[in-house]
Amino acid sequence: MAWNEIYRLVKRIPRGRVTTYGEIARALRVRGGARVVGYAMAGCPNGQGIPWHRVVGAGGRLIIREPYGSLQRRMLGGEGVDIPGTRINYKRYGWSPSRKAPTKKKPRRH
DNA sequence: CATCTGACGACCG
DNA sequence: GCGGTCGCCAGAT
Repeated sequence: MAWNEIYRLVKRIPRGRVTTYGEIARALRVRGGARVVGYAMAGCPNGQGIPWHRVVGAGGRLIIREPYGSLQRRMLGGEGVDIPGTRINYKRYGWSPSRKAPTKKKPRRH
């Protein structure tokens, strides 16, 4: 499991929606689960258009600490995501990958 | 090699 | 709903 796959999936998150570390871990079958996904996000390169702020904890909880925590809030708010407290309405803004990471392989045409 | 830590998550009291 | 514990794995020391 390369972190590249994780970043690629994160890039597919629609604007104004969010997903969780766990969802990503399950969709990509990441060994180590959500923890490693979070680890990957923590080291995600900047300036590559990776919407890391759209990745939240299970149930839509905001878990990133300062200084990125407030930044994430601001970014999501700018996309129209309402954040009452320390939590996002995941039922409303949640987005499920529901598909594995786009493989570079040629699509098998049967 | 031993330990600790962390942008997680499920459980439990 | 909140805080503590444990399992998980990759890096750092």
